[in-house]
Amino acid sequence: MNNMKDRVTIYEVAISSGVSLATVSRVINNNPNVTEKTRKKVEDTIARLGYKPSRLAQALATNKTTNIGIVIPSANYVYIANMLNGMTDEAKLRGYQLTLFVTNKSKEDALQVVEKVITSHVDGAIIFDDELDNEDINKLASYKIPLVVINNQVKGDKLLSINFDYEKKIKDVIQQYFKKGHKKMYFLHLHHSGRLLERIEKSFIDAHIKAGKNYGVFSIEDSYRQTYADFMEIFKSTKSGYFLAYRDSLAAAVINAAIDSGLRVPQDIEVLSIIGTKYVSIIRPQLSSLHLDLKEVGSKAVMMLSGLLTEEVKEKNVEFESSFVKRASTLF
Amino acid sequence: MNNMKDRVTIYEVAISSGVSLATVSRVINNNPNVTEKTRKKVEDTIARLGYKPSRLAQALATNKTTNIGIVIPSANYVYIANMLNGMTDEAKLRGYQLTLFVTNKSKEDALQVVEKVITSHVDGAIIFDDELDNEDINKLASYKIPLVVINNQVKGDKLLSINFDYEKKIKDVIQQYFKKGHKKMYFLHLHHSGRLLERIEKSFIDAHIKAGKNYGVFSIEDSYRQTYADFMEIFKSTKSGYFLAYRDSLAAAVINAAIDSGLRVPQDIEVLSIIGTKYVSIIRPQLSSLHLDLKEVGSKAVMMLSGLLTEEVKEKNVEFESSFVKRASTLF
DNA sequence: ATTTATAATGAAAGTGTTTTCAACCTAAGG
DNA sequence: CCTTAGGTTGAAAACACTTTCATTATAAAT
Repeated sequence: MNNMKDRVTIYEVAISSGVSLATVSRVINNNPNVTEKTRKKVEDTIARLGYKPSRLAQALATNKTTNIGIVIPSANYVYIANMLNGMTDEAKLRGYQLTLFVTNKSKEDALQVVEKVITSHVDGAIIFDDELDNEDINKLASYKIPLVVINNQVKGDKLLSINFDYEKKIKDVIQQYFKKGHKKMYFLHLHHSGRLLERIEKSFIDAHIKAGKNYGVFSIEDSYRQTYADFMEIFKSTKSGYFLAYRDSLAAAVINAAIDSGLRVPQDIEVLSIIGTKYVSIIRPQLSSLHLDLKEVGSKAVMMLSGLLTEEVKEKNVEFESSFVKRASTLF
Repeated sequence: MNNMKDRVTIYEVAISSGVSLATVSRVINNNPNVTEKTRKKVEDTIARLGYKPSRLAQALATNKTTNIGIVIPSANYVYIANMLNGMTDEAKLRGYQLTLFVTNKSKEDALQVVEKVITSHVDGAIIFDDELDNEDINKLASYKIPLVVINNQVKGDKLLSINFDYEKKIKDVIQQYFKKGHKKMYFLHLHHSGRLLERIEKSFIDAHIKAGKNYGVFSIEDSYRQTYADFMEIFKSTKSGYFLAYRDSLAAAVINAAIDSGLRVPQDIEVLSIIGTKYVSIIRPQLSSLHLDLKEVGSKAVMMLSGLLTEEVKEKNVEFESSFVKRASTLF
């Protein structure tokens, strides 16, 4: 099978249809200033030769790549996958490609990522990563890269931001519980969790201090196995408690450890998953969670960035509201 | 804050250090033919001016983008996220960027994706998507795009492939079960499942026919909720069976429906998850599964493609072996 | 000191587009 | 039939690099 194609260039199309480069370019870009006759002629030879414009050359000439960079800590988390899903859909709709930049939760990698984003000539970037701090993000901004920043309390005039109301909602949940519940509350603090989780934790602690209540904080690994093992140990002495866990898998570790230790959920142990994915209803008992449509967040981010790129900014900062969904892992 | 940077070009660096473009280019690319003295001089002005080469222009000049395209049905599946994770790690190691192309399980989108991959000037692409058929993939190959194809039985001389041994393993599992088990086996066939699943199903059916055994096939939605609802219905009449489910979430739907119908797992109902992710041990009873290290598959794919790009192809086709891991959802 | 080989450098062409501006053509208006 | 305005077209520069090839500088060898 030797129908290997050498890429045909705009130059060959021009020659072959007896017009200039400029005219072919106009046809490609649907510039109205072309007679129907020549347009037809050019389109025919484009079809005949199988010409496809080089996006690289176009990008160099126009300074637009139609690529947007996505900065994330890792592709491996379910909630990030959900968000990516929304992003890819919306990007496809608007004709953008997504290029991934992962920081692996390492400051060193994050610095590299900043450099890569700069040299990659993306049209803009969406950042959902705590590893990038104020300085990093402002560096990107200083290179005039349009930015949408998700859940990262940076200041900066040029950038759009999306935030979640987790802190407030956690406070609400806690207030509610103070009224009706009676168990001691625990917050599960992840190693290397990032600033979002720190803010939530602060919110948790503040609420307790303000109410003059006692609370506990567990610092745990970000792994189901380890967390499960830790809690099997913990539940030898602790026989009751309300646990706020950051993710499904951690909440599940607590639940499973509790059950395997002979404790009842939710009668003895209550668990709330702060960031719930589809697994909240698969795990038994089903997990009460703070629900947020991450897919929608993803597509919103792309929409906002797209607006920034076409100068039609409507909202500079949007806050996504999460909703508390009671399932079987909490009493109310 | 008005330290906005206009991108500085190689030209300015050349002027500012009193050398030619060519020399600056040599310095950037670590070409040894530069005296230490001039190198130092150029490097200094690069640092001073904050010059960063434009990857776009480099790409145009060298015909290499250091971008590789990843074609997937969606970013939303856990097993794909796992694989992406391996890919991003390996790509970072080798200096590649990843650009996402999603087909959304639609033939129409798949055709678009083929076009986009061609015009995007990626250095190569990794395809893990059933929606692309022989024709599509050969079209990409005909544009001289180096390809690694995962689990997609295409033929083609130039392309590397990775395959899983699911079909064989499923056959083994079934044979084993014929010897020791006694329940009727069911295969869960997903709507719009893709050819991999079809091949596995065929493998399942063949094994039964060959053994002269009876079997069942359920055609289900790819959604936990729907599958759960369906099986709540099914378990009103069916009180026993061995179910082969494609993914964790589907297996979980069967398990949960069985338990909620008062059936015992694994005594009455046995369930095997064909493609197991980390959730196999979170779900109770824990899911027996065919285990495959998808992250490793991802990094392997990038390694192979990278080899193809640097002309050091070691393996043209690699098969990943999955392993049957018995957990609590099957009797053996 | 002179030749020779070799290493360092620069000029210019090439990469595949877009875009500006001037030139051209056509049809309408006088 | 001539002018003019407007729409069509093409030449050439621009985008930011790499690479080839010829030239110059340097060091080694005679």
